[in-house]
Amino acid sequence: MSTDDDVLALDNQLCFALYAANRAVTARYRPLLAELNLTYPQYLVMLVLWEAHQEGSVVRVSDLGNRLRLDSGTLTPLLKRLAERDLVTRQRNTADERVVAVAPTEKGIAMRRQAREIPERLLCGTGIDEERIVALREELRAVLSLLEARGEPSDQ
Amino acid sequence: MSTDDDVLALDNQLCFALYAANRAVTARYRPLLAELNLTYPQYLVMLVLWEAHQEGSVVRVSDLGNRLRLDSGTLTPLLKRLAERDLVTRQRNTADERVVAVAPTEKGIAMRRQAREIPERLLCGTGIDEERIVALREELRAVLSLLEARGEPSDQ
DNA sequence: GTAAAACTGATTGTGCGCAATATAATGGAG
DNA sequence: CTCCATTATATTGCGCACAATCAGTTTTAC
Repeated sequence: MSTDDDVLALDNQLCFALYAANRAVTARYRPLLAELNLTYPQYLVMLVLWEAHQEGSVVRVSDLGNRLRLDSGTLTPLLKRLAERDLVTRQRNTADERVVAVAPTEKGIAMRRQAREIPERLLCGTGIDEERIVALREELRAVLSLLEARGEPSDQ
Repeated sequence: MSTDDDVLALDNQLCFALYAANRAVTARYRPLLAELNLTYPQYLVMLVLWEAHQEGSVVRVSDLGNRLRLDSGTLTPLLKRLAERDLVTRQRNTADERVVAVAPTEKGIAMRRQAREIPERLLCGTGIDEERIVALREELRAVLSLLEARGEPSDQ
């Protein structure tokens, strides 16, 4: 019918392409992460903790939130589940008791070795080459920073 | 330390770039969709229903699932919420009682006019031009189809 | 014609995301 | 020192996603 309404066609939406691709990638991670008994967001948290552990830096809950763009409503229960499984420790700062430092345990650090093979296994057999991944990743990072730069979507 | 472990650096993960960009876009939709009192997945369902309504075709729950890559565990409660608000109808097929047809109501159809301005308003002021969006969208669609082509991630 | 298999949705349970609110501690301004 | 705004995390509630299971229906095999 009215062709100007194609702006609402599902296949013309960047948002849906992002939404579907994101869930497809997450679905591909799922069986690999199941071997470690981790969910995908838990895996992302562990990536940050492993990185900080190598650098000897301390990670607070708010650091995880800033890095992963998640708030305490998501992180607190997630971290509690990881702590129950003895993968991380949550320790309240004695100097400033508002702060909770999160660190991987020995068991959590050991898991890193198993995780190292995941990125390679993930896309093998998909026919997506390294160069293409890097280009897409950088474009997504650029778009993300543009989206985050402006405070209000409607101001202007 | 060991540089080969950069494969686990958060900033080197395509998956995280996708994850973060997807949530940033969804967050930008949220205030616009709030004007229609829709969540983002509800909006995607309405897009499919509007499209089918224009073509005069019938949409079953499984059609929505195939198009949006969602299963009934997600769709059934979502559709019930839309039905409670009189935006869609859910009608079980009398010939084959396994099938449930979903269609927008008059109120649901009327909502489309308000929705039409959303895509334009969304990215205005972000400095992301049309050409770039189309290119990114097509690349995501290509990667999605590659990811969905292969059944098993691990069968080499 | 009956039994087995496949299909379509619904239900249940777990774990995110995220808004809104609460709690508690800190760091000033006076 | 006291009040108060700010900061950091926790709690609650709702709506997805998705796995697992179940209940009818229809189709297929024999």
